[in-house]
Amino acid sequence: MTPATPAERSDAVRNRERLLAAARELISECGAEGLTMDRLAERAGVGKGTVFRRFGSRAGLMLTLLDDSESAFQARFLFGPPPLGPGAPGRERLIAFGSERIAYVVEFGDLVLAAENASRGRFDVPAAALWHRHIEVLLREAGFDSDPWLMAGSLSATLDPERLLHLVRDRGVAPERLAASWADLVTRVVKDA
Amino acid sequence: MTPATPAERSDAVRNRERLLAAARELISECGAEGLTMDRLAERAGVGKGTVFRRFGSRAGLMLTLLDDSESAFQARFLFGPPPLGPGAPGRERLIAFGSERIAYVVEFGDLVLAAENASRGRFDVPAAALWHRHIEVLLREAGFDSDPWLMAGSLSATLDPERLLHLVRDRGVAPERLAASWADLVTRVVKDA
DNA sequence: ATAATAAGCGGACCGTGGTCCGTTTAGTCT
DNA sequence: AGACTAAACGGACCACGGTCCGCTTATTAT
Repeated sequence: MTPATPAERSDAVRNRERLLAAARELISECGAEGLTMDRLAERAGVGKGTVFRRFGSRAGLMLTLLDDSESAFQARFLFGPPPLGPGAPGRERLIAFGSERIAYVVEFGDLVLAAENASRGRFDVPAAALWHRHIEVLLREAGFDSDPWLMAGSLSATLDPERLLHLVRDRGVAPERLAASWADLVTRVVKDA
Repeated sequence: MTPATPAERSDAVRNRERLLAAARELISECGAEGLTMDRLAERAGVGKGTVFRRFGSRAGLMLTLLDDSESAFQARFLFGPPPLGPGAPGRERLIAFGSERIAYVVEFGDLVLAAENASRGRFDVPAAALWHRHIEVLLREAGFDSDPWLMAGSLSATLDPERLLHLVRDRGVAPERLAASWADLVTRVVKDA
């Protein structure tokens, strides 16, 4: 039987691991801004073309680096315990989603930022589509009926990493305050109907 | 008497005008994406250094290009007739502000987009600070009392040009629908208190 | 073992925004 | 008019993300 994905060549696997290791090294040494594709290639002992073949772009690399934590986050709000996961009312889950997302963005700051500049639009990143859909579903569940899709987009925009990090880092706003404002916003949006 | 700004040299003035003219030409020929700093310099018959001396960056140039329409917009919501200008209740003015801003972004699409990438943060652009403050004031006027500053920021985020243009251009969402959703959002946020 | 083949590889190359610094020149002072 | 000076100029230069294409190599079939 031939697998749908025709099996990855062993050198490719090896190089991918080298690259990811080198990337994490570089980031812990110089921060995410300090990671350039040339340096990464050099550090990993690999040609530059290989880097792009693996990850497509710098943003793609960052996405890969975030993949584990992103999956964990998704698992928590899709299947985890309430109030983030299923079991709590929509409104509570929305509020919890916001604070968790804020915490996530603050924790992985530069990485998230660097992952944002996906070549054609940051809205087509699968993860973003998932959050959007999640918010939309919760809005409906909370009884929000007028254009929930667009409203979900507006609420998402509110959680834009660049904005959140600007507030936290350059303006000294505490994450808890952001979470409180998000909760306030959600409460008002969802209030009676 | 010596003016505070020690008077601009005549060649500088001449070059600025050449550059702006060339920029508008280039944009009308190739669109905003087609305007590169090298091409602009060449077209204007000027060194590249001069371009950067004048405008600081590509974003700065775009900002300059938008300056007239931006000022006009500001004048309208600061001093113009209601419901956009003073005279109408806060809630109405907020709603009007949103639709006008949406229309503005749709009209000047690429230019606005290109102006967004100001070197350090798009939040320090003076114009952005003004909109933010304007929204904050209107929120307060409409009786919104819990952290109006942060809420103003959240509402602003909702009007992010990249998002708006993505919806309109790539998703075929009508500007009127965006305006309606904004009105809905504002109404709920401001509702009783 | 050998040959065939497609995946993988590397690094020269490109266009871009942005910087630097030696040279030119407009405006002023005598 | 001539000299002086600070502003303005120009374009070589840099770092970066991304592309391209001829060469290498792991894998599979014989």
